Amino acid sequence: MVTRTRFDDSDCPVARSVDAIGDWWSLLIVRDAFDGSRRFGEFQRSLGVAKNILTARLRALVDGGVLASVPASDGSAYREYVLTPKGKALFPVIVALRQWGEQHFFTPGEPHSELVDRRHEQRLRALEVLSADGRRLEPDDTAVRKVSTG
Amino acid sequence: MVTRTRFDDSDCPVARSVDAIGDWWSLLIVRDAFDGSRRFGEFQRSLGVAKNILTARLRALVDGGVLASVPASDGSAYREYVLTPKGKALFPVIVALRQWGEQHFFTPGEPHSELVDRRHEQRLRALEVLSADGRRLEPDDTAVRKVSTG
DNA sequence: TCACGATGGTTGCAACATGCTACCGGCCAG
DNA sequence: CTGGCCGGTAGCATGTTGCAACCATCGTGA
Repeated sequence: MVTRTRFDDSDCPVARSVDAIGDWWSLLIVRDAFDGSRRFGEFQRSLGVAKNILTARLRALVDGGVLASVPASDGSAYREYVLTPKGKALFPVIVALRQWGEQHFFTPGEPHSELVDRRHEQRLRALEVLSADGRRLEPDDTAVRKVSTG
Repeated sequence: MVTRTRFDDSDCPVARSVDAIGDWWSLLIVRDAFDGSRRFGEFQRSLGVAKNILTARLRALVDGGVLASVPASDGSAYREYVLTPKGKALFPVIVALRQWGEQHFFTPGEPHSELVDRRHEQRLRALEVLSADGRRLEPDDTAVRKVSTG
């Protein structure tokens, strides 16, 4: 269990995000949730993760407000895990990871799953980091500032 | 050490990305690298991580092509860890995590560090997932497709 | 309503990863 | 050559993960 003990003093949003979803399985669970998985068994089969680990991760994600445990949608007495708005807000994170993986871990033509626009079945545009006025920013064009009162 | 044993058969780019940088410290190391850290001691003080763990993580990131170990830039005999192009390509991932953290882990006005456009000292525009023709996409507007030969 | 397989877990234990502390060798200033 | 900093390594305690076995509930068919 991640306890945030190491980051009590951190004011870096990246650290808090990593604290919430930075372990190996959580991001893959969230990815599967985006891909439509809802049931415990679906996650378990898809990920091949041990059930006790999955139990702990799902609980942590629910506690963290990323997933919600809701009554089953098919009328059965089971429960389902669905993304909350906070969880859905992770979409750019997943897309960024996916695009990075596509670019750097596959040889051209190597088969891999792909995220497409449902309407046109076309690949997405690559994510761009933009300034407030719309210029494309490279890492060196940015800097971290301490903000005290927003 | 992450060994990729669990994802030999995976064709999901997210899984490969998570395999490369999905542990607790790696993303924070990369974040610090974007923020200008280069030396072992800088990472160590910034993160408060045990030195043996930092050693292992840096080595893994170098092996994974995210960081490169180069001769020191200040003329000393020490070495520095700098982002490779592959590492710099993680920029949208870090920005996405940062923006998610800013939105969901801080109360309004709570102090936190902030990533700004160096030129105008302004906050960045929120990342957007766009289709090939520039429409903004929500998670439900996308689907995962299996691609066999690119 | 009873059996029985599927679902959704929990528990115990072994293996592994992490964190802390101590230590160590190379650099560098005096 | 001495002491302090930098960049590690080594040993050991502790925490986390993975595996397998077990268990309670659900759902279906008879």
